[in-house]
Amino acid sequence: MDKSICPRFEKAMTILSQRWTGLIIYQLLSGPQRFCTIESGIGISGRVLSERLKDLENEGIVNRIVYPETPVRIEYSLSEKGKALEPIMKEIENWSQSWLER
Amino acid sequence: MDKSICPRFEKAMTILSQRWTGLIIYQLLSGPQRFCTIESGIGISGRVLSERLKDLENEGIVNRIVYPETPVRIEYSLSEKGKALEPIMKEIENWSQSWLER
DNA sequence: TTACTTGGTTACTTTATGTAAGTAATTATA
DNA sequence: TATAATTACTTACATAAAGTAACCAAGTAA
Repeated sequence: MDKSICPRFEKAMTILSQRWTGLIIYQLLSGPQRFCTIESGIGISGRVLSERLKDLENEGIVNRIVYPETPVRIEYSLSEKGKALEPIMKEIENWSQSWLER
Repeated sequence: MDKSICPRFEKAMTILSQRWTGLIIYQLLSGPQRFCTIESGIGISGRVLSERLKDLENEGIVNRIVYPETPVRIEYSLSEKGKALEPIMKEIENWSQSWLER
């Protein structure tokens, strides 16, 4: 009866429309970053950031690398799959510049 | 210290990362639709759809037109500002086709 | 009069998110 | 030696958002 939405598109939307996910990806587009940098960069709580990074890692969008320095350094970065989200971010940027007031 | 995120981009993200918002806009890209069509089309609850449509109307993204027929018909459609979101949806579609499994 | 339809709203439950404190590991400082 | 500092979390609890189901008003139609 109703033409249904493509499940892959729906899944992409489910990922991207989680609160903070977009901003985390946007933040990581400027390069690998550690937990506390992302946290203070976008104003997310540690509890939720931890949860989101795990989700994004499970989706294969984010990589997590541990450097056993002192104190330990853990770097989060975008995988190829994650970097491929850049055009979406660029379009959101374009739209916001054209249609939102300062 | 940390280069902060552009407030317009952040606002766009706040709008788009609300649950259901993306799917509602995607649904309306195929043309004006009434409440119950959107509702069954994306599987959102009436309570939240009502809330979202009000938000999107306030943002100037969605237009609401009442046709006093019987029973009343109310059509929701995308404004110019709303239609301008299409490139974002296309990019999400592209990404989902390239990177998500069926 | 009762029933049907649309586009909602209301009350209540469940889930998600925010807040603040706590933890483990490792080193630096008093 | 005890205390403190740092990072990357986790835990417990409070609040906000979303899901569910019942209800409502307006306007017919049977």
